[in-house]
Amino acid sequence: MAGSVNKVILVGNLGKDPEIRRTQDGRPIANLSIATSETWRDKNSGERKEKTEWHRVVIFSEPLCKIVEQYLKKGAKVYIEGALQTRKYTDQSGVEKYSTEIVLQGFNSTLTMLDGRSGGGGGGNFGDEPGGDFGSSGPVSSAPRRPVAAGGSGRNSDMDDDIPF
Amino acid sequence: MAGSVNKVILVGNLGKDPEIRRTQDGRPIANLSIATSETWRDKNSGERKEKTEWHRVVIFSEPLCKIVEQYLKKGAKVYIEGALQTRKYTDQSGVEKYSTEIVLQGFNSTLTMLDGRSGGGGGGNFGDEPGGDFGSSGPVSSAPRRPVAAGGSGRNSDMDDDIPF
Amino acid sequence: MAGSVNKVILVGNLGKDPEIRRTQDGRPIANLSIATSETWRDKNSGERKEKTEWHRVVIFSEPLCKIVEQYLKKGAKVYIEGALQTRKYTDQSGVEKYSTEIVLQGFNSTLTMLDGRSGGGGGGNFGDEPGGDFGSSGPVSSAPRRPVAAGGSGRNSDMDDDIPF
Amino acid sequence: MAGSVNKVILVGNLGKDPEIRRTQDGRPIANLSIATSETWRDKNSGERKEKTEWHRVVIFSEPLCKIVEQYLKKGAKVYIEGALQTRKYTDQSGVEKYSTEIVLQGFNSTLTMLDGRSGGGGGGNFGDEPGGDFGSSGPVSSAPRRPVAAGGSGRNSDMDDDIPF
DNA sequence: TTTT
DNA sequence: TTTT
Repeated sequence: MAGSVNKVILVGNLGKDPEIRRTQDGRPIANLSIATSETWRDKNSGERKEKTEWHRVVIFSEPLCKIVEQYLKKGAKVYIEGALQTRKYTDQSGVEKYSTEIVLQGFNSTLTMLDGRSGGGGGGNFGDEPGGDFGSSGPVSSAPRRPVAAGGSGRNSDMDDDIPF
Repeated sequence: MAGSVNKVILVGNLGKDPEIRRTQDGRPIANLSIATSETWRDKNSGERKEKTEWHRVVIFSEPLCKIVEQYLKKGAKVYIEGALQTRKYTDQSGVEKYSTEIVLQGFNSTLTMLDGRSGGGGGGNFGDEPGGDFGSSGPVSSAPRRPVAAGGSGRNSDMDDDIPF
Repeated sequence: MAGSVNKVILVGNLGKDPEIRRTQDGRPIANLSIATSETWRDKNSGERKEKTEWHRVVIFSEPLCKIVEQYLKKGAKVYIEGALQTRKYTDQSGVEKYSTEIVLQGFNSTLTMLDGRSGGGGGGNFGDEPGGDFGSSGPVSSAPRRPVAAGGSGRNSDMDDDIPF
Repeated sequence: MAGSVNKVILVGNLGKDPEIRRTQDGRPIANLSIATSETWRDKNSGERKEKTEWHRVVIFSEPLCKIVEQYLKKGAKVYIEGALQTRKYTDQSGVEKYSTEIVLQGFNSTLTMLDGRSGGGGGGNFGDEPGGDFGSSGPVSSAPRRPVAAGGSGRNSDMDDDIPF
């Protein structure tokens, strides 16, 4: 179908340390369990309520897996952008089940640390993307997006000046 | 948790007509089945591939349900903004299963038709939100967002002029 | 136009303390200056580069203004969801200029603190929205989105169980 | 800054045909003028109101420029994902001005056609991304995101079955 | 299993 | 003007 979008944006905390596995040909896959929660005040009782939602995140991007491995721990707060994917599987007792996951793979996937705990995901030489077999992926924040060198409209452009407001 | 975000954005097509039920106290709940798909060219074979993902959408917003009822049919293209929610249930054979749904309820939920088929979902008197028990919800597009009457900065403001580029 | 979306999502830091003004009829308007930045490694020189973008944010939502007033300070990290708006104004020397701002107003606007600094924006009795003249607005995180009481599909639903993965 | 996000999502219509220029070294740059609009009913007068917002979009991605060139015309409806950027320039009369644009460049930029007019933006050999000097970019929809071949968790996986709800 |  |  031309014209479809499948995007999930989460800001939440890791409920436990990341799990990192490798495929047979050596590519990393990271699994995160991320909590988001919402709080509200009950209209009738006036009580404060909270509801936590747990999200299964699967990362098929080599540079993002590196960041996960190096920087993320239980409790870390992250911004994540990925896509929904529902997988069918058969459990131990032979029952067919479905699991919906947020997949970070290729373009338009991002993982950004929101804790001060690390140096910014640095190190990864994104933009060079060493020919890994995974689609390249939005690195921590947006490293490989080169800044616009020339203005978008052919008019004079003094990029380095800051905007005064 | 302060500081969490749980957001899903989909652009896709209804795989079938919406299903609308009512709670015992008369509130509507709409279920949509939305397809998104991605296409890519296989690196090795060069073949064109396509993969479709199906999303279960549940709408707990009265005005959005009205729009669904009035305007949406199988095949319709929509923009949807909601939140992920995983529900546990026991199927007919007594097996516990989970279902992950995109919930449209309250703030920061939106449904916008992207077909030319309707007049814009109008009609709903959003902004008045007749005290329904559901959280009010982002209407078709953004009806109740009143335009900014005065500029954000106290400077002269000629809002009605259009911007010429 | 039926079917349009105008959405901005920022995660960044306040460059200075918020500015809060009031309209003649007493409604608050908050202005934030938010920095986002991206870093990348220059392909040729190998140098680390950084580019900061400054965003002008205008908040026309009474509950969000309260949160801004109570909790946000220079340096605070926030998640913001709003809409783009370009305003025309005439500067001191009579020159017509345009200013593009991210407006938080009404539905589908959110401000969430991402620092541990505060108690979560709590306190605000969102969902009751005391008849203010501003469109109600997504509170800190998503307070007023009441959790789904009944499952979306009429099957058994045990909402309070947690999902084990 | 580690941990920042700068994202704009628009669904709107081209106000005029795209303008495509080339840099001195031959790389394409496309400019789009996109309208979004919101409608609401005036609380007092009950009148239907509409406000249109115009967005300047600049595309620095070679494959996206190709799609723009081949498929987009005045009136086309598109989904766009990019980043905000404010540029300073000096106009003809020597006055310094600022222009805020939505830049599509590199990762986490997308352009998806929402009209039925084309076959899906296909053609572009995304995923191979012929070493152009621009950051690669999210193609029409999400072409280069290879589907997940193996499940995210090592359990049985029957990817090709569709999910029946 | 997180976080406030 | 922030942050790393």
